[in-house]
Amino acid sequence: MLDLNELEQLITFADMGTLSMVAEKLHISQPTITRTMQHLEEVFGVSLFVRGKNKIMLNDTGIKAVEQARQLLSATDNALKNVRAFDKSLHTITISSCAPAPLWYVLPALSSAYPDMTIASSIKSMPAICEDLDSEFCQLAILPHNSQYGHYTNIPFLKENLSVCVPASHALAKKPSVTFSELNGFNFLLNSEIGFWDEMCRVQMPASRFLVQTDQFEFEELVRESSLPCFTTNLAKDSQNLLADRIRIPVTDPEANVTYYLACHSQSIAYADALKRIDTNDVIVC
Amino acid sequence: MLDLNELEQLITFADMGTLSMVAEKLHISQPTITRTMQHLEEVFGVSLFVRGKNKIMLNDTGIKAVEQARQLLSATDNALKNVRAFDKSLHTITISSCAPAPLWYVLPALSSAYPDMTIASSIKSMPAICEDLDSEFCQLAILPHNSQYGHYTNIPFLKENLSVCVPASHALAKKPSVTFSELNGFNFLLNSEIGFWDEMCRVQMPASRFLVQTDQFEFEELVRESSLPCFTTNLAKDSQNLLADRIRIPVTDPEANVTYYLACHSQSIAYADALKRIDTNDVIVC
DNA sequence: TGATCTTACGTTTAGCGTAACAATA
DNA sequence: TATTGTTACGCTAAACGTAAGATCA
Repeated sequence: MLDLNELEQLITFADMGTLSMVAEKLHISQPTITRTMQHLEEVFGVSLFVRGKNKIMLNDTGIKAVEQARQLLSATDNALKNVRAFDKSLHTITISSCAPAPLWYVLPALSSAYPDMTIASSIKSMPAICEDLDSEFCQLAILPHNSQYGHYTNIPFLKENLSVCVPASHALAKKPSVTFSELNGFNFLLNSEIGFWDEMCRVQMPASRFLVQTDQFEFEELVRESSLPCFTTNLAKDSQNLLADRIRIPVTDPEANVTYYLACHSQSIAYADALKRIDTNDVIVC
Repeated sequence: MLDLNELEQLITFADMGTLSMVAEKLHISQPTITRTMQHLEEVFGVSLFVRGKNKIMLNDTGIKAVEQARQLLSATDNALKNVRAFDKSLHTITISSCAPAPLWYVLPALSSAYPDMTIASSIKSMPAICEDLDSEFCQLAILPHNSQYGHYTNIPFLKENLSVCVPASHALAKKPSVTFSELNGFNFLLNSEIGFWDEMCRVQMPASRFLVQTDQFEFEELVRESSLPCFTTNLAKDSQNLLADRIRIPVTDPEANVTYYLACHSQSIAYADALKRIDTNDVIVC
């Protein structure tokens, strides 16, 4: 029967060109490679090489065999990945989200509903989330809109409304509400890891500069010590009462007021159902 | 690395249900199967079975693994076949024909043009010939019409015209030509192995019966000793002068006067070109 | 009690590496 | 002479089968 290790040696020979280099690359002795190539010819039942007294190269059939071997090895690789992914999907719920806020509600709800399951989440770009859904890498996806994409079940479950926070002395402080076009040109303090909001800010306010802070402490220090505007939302928690001294001005553009949708495959609807029961009164408006 | 023998044991277990039966079926000892299943779990890195003290069965992941294993084994099987077929195609020319007559001219021409090649031919039904072209089982196909099917090169190269042969005393003997509808209802002697002509006779003359003779000697004896009509064509050889005493009446229907086309893949055009040079004067009109 | 799966143990064999050889550039 | 591929030889490790043990119907 065909041996995948032998096929790998064959492929390596096609890539390297000499048996010695195969031996070196795969950390096995060179005579072993000779024997493997002879054995492969036995197994295929056809000759794969043209041999000189001290040289060997693939013939046309050999080239065909290498092509088939490559396909085969990649197929076995996929088979392994598929089985592992399937197994993982049985004991872990994987969530890909476009923003952090929904996860603050989703993760606790899921771990109390499924205490035996591992919950894995990550914040990704929209295309990456769609790939995750397609490949079934994730069972749940959180998108800032109803995904017309694919045949996934879509459930609206949270709204997030953006406000800008400025010191009382700021030029904008007296406005009851603002739009992105009014904000465009001001420079802002921004947290990192805010998902799709980051790109949205850059698109909606192309004339602005954004001072992205990776460290949370440094971000908070800058909010306290500078008069640079920053953002918050109805879902954000302000445990430090950081924004107590600032004025919150709602941003009225539709893009700034998003409804998050939960997307999932039909076989994962149970997870999404568990999330419908989230008590939206838990949402801390700050 | 994954071992295809182990995967085969896994599949056999899925089919049989107990390790003992796997051992029996594959002619290996039962403890070996136990070890293989344990090893497969190691390789996949996930558990594939639910085990009782003296029973074992696939879990959900195991079922998934079996599904992947089946795909993989069939893929390796295909890979082997592909390589062997490719190798064969390098030293043999395989021809699938809808009728025997074209082969009488094609086979000698090819073996003189390609003396180092093995020439293999067979007479098949039209759908089988199309499959042979698609799977590249054959390099050349002979069809009784221009194949609009696929992107194959088509070359017309021989015409075959059907005549009916009757004794001088036969009711039809005085007609200069006939049509299938005039022949319909008479019973005929027929050779076996005449390809698509067999089906055509049955379709065009549904009221007739056909006495198909497998043995050539018996066929000839019946032609001599009976007054049953039989068929011949411009391509048929009558070395015994069997039909000397009979009247040949051309069948005028277009279906009875076919042009054979050679179909081949682009990479096999050289073979078809060699056949263009067939001297059509060799065609013995009898 | 017979069937099933697992573990333990001893043997075999098949695969590997070292070494020697042949041929080329 | 250095590099490459093949063959020969001896050893080791891995895989197998037998036997024994445990559990269930």
